Amino acid sequence: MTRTPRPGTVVRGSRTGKPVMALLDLLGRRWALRVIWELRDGPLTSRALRGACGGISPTVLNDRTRELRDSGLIGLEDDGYALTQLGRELLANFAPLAAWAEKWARR
Amino acid sequence: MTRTPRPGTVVRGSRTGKPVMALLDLLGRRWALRVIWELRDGPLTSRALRGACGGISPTVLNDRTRELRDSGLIGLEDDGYALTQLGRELLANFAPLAAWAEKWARR
DNA sequence: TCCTGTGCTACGGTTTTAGTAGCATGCGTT
DNA sequence: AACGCATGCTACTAAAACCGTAGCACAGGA
Repeated sequence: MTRTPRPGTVVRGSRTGKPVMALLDLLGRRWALRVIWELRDGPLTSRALRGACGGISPTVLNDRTRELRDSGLIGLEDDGYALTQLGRELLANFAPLAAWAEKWARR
Repeated sequence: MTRTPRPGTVVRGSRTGKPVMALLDLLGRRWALRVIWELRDGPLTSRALRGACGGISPTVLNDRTRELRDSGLIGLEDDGYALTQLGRELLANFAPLAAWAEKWARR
């Protein structure tokens, strides 16, 4: 179990404390981007999220959800895991990703 | 050494072949996002890139650069590693990330 | 009470990443 | 030629992260 990267602290590959470095560490962990992506259309329960991620180990899923919760990107409500306002703003930057990937596939 | 995720093929967590899933697998590997990020201002030699990433293991750096080259996101020119046109288009989506991270740090 | 679904954990094995050292090649200088 | 130096890259061992199966503890409904 690893420490959740936080802005203003030393993270993997950077001791500057620059927020973007903490973000890149956080998002550069396996399944982190995918989890955010799968929550784009609304809340998912723990098990539904596991299914959506198609085979993720519950150990890792739990690590990621905890990190993302600690970071304020997602939250756990009555209807399951859901993006916070902050998380939705971050996802907005990734929204064009699917379109870009389609173009990428055609290269 | 792992297979480079490609659109149209089975990738980690998805057998649909959807391009965005291959992309999330590719970018979800350690240092992948960071490498792209560090190349944002221009080409870097292998060693300069290693320095920019602050302590990345050369083994992993080489794995990532190979994957990103295979994927057409970066290239190796006379002046070192550089984003391709495709890579720059992808990075454009991440450009707002630094600003978002600043806001995130203030939460 | 029994059944079901929830979030989550234990644990053993595999894969990935880390860290140090160094190789092979090319290039300019002496 | 012989040297120094920088390049991209690899070998090797150890540590960390991840996987996969099973199952726990709790809550709500029948």
